[in-house]
Amino acid sequence: MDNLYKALADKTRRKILELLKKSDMTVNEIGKHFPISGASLSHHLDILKRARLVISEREGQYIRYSLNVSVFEDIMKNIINLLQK
Amino acid sequence: MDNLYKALADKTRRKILELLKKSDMTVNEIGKHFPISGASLSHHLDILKRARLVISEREGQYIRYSLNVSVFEDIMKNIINLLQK
DNA sequence: TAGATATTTAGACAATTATCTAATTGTATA
DNA sequence: TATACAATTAGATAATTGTCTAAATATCTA
Repeated sequence: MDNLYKALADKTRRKILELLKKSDMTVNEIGKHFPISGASLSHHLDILKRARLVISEREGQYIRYSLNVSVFEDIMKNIINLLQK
Repeated sequence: MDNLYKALADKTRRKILELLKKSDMTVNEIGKHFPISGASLSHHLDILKRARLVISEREGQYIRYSLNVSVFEDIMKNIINLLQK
């Protein structure tokens, strides 16, 4: 859970998730929406991947990222759990 | 939203929320559960307060903290929103 | 196979965050 | 009012995190 909350704690990463919910994207396509280097972007994607919030799949020369919807369920459960006695 | 996610990104703070869900507590009572100084604890409580995750109320010599349940609803909505197209 | 493009990895640096001790503020009570 | 206890604030330091450039790896195509 720690990885998950840490991954969500950054604005850029949340914006990446927002983009990916609309459609899967390659790193390059994602990068067009941010004023950061490819290396930094790659680093953010790595954090999202470790948190299992996204899935990556190579497609020839490109790597395509998509949301891993199932993990969002885990977050929701955890937040609900923060409230239940 | 940024404050909120940042507040949740720390293990100690999530544990504080876990404690408060069971019952309201004074700073001293909360502190008994953590191996950190009162000053650090106060800092964490401040972050939780700014994120509106907790509410503080002075009771004479003590300050009593409690969960602000309504904000959890906001988080849930935001997470659901990360999924909706 | 060589050159081009896509992405990641390595290593350095700057910004942010968590922690500490010491000092301060607020309240209770002897 | 003086002392004790509760909590916060100030200022310093160490750890973590986000960013960069340069180098490495993977794939495609001429």
